[in-house]
Amino acid sequence: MANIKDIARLAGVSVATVSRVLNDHPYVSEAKRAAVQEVVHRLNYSRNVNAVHLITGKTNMVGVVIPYLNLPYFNSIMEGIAQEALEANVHLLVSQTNYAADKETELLNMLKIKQIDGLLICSRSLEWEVIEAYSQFGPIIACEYIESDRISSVHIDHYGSFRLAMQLLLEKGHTRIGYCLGRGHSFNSRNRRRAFSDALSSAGVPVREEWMFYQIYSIEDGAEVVRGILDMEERPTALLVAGDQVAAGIISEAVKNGLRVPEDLAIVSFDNHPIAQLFDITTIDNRLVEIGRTAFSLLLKRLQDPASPVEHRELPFRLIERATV
Amino acid sequence: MANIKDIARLAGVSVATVSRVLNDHPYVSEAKRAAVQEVVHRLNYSRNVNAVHLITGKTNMVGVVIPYLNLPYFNSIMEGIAQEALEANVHLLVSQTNYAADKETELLNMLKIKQIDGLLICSRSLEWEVIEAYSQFGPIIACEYIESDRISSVHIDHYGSFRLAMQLLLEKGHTRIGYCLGRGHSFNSRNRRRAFSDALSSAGVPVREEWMFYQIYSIEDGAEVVRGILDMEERPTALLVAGDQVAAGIISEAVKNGLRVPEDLAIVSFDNHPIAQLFDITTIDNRLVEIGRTAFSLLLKRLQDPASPVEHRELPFRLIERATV
DNA sequence: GTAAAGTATGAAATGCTTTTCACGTCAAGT
DNA sequence: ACTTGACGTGAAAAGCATTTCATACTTTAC
Repeated sequence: MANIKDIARLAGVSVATVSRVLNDHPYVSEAKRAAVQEVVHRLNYSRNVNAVHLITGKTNMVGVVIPYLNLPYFNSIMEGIAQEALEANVHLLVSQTNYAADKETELLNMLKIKQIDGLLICSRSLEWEVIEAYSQFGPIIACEYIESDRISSVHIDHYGSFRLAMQLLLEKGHTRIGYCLGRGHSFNSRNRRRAFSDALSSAGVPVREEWMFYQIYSIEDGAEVVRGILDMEERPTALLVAGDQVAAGIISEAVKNGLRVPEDLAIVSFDNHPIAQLFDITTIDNRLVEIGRTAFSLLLKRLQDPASPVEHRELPFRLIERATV
Repeated sequence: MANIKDIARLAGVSVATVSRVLNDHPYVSEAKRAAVQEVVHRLNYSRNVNAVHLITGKTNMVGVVIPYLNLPYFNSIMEGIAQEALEANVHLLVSQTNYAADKETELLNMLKIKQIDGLLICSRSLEWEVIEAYSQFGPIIACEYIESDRISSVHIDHYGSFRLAMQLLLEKGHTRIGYCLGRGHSFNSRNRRRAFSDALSSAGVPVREEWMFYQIYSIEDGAEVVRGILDMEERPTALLVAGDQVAAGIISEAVKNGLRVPEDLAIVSFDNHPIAQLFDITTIDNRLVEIGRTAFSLLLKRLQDPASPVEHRELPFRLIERATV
């Protein structure tokens, strides 16, 4: 494969001039520019990007830390990121981590060694303090709430959205309320849990641990929850469900077992995924695609102007009332 | 940031020796190995991968050409790819193309200039002849049927699976059958269309163009199809639907409009996505995750041994009979 | 008419690691 | 005792494009 030196020789100019032509620098005469372009075209020359990366220390690639590509929650965020990346012509190095800390560390390290220019973290298991230490090597954007003067973030107020959902259920007279979450110990989960118990205690209702389900991700997990509930002496009359897909699984299994929704079991879920419309689920739209888009644009801004300030954006959520409450 | 030269100086050895230690080459004395490792550790040194890429011409990254990350069909394939990549410790440069040819060309070019070591193509709009020309630069794997001695492929027999679905419907006495596809002109679509008309003509039934729907991707598109059918004088009694999600949209809208499934409208769909179980949809399992996994492993094999032969694997599909036929 | 600013160009340094080649030592084999 | 082969090590080349610096020629400005 030809290199820039070959081009220079054939076009009768120096490598510096070839580089200028390649990078659209001014200060190249029309004659030489044309000569270089002719040779480039004739030899079907392509720049060796690896060399460019080496010398510039930039790769035009950003890393994406994402636990699961196939969960609707993350898939929606990823969709937003991909849309913006396509637009901005930035490549995405996607790492499905399954929440493995070493995979996260690996991407962080790629930032350090400048294999990627920036990092988007959809969710993580490493502590923020650990991650923050890497922000000296390039911009990092989080898709969850974080107090940091070094990492930008986009988030929705999970506490507020859970409170809103609770308010809706309490207003309808429900007091026997449970919930289904994914991870029990993430920052978001703790917030949601807090919103849940705050709402209950302000209504003077005690929290019932047996109605709180964790590690609930899939349709099948949702069905499992219903089977669990059916076996209980005292059943909850309403459920907050993190994720429309899980909610769909719950509703489907509930109906199969003769429970009426919402009369016997009311459901509020989150994300407003297309499936929620299909099942006519009352849900809180978490604007996930928008979160992805915003995260990417925040990253792009910091990439283009490293001096630009760290930002924390909160996106508004909204309640979509349908038929499950 | 320290470089290999610094390490060499501090450890009192040559850069070559440092490189050997870093790459686990034999022929380094224990004393020097230890000295180098001590300095590496003390300086928290990391290799500059961009330099490694430049000199080795390898990047340990493979490109993934994928039209839409958020369609279940592609999402499932991607899931399989991501699983294997995680395992093999290979990075994925994912490009959501929206079927834009220039995005595909871009990845192909990245292969040429060795920014990626190989390429996985989930679906494409470029002609295979064009793509084939790039196979000289690195292994390319296709997730669809292709006759080529340069590009490996994994596929399921879409003709066969469509025939099987048709057979099922014909056996049940249906003759007024329509279908819903995504793209109308892709290779897979043409095959499916051929299976469809072959099946009809062998049953002596004419093809009805007005029952053939294209560009049907989403739940909402499915609902649209149903509204179209409701307006028809003569309605189909059965539908083949490429994609469980679309089928779910169809069923949901059909039921809303008083059509009974399967009595008034029978449905066979494809992919066996979790949503199919939820809606009790009769579907043909296309083993998409498996396709992704196989595609990746085929790529890995060719990466590790460039001399290994081009392979074409066909994965078996299977019918999952549920309640919509 | 002369200083200052703008335009144009190439040589050489830079970024960093891997690999080849050449050379030296030591142990095993004959 | 002498050849082989294995082991260890470092100098230097290779991989390729960008950028700085120095230089020289043109314009513009006053």
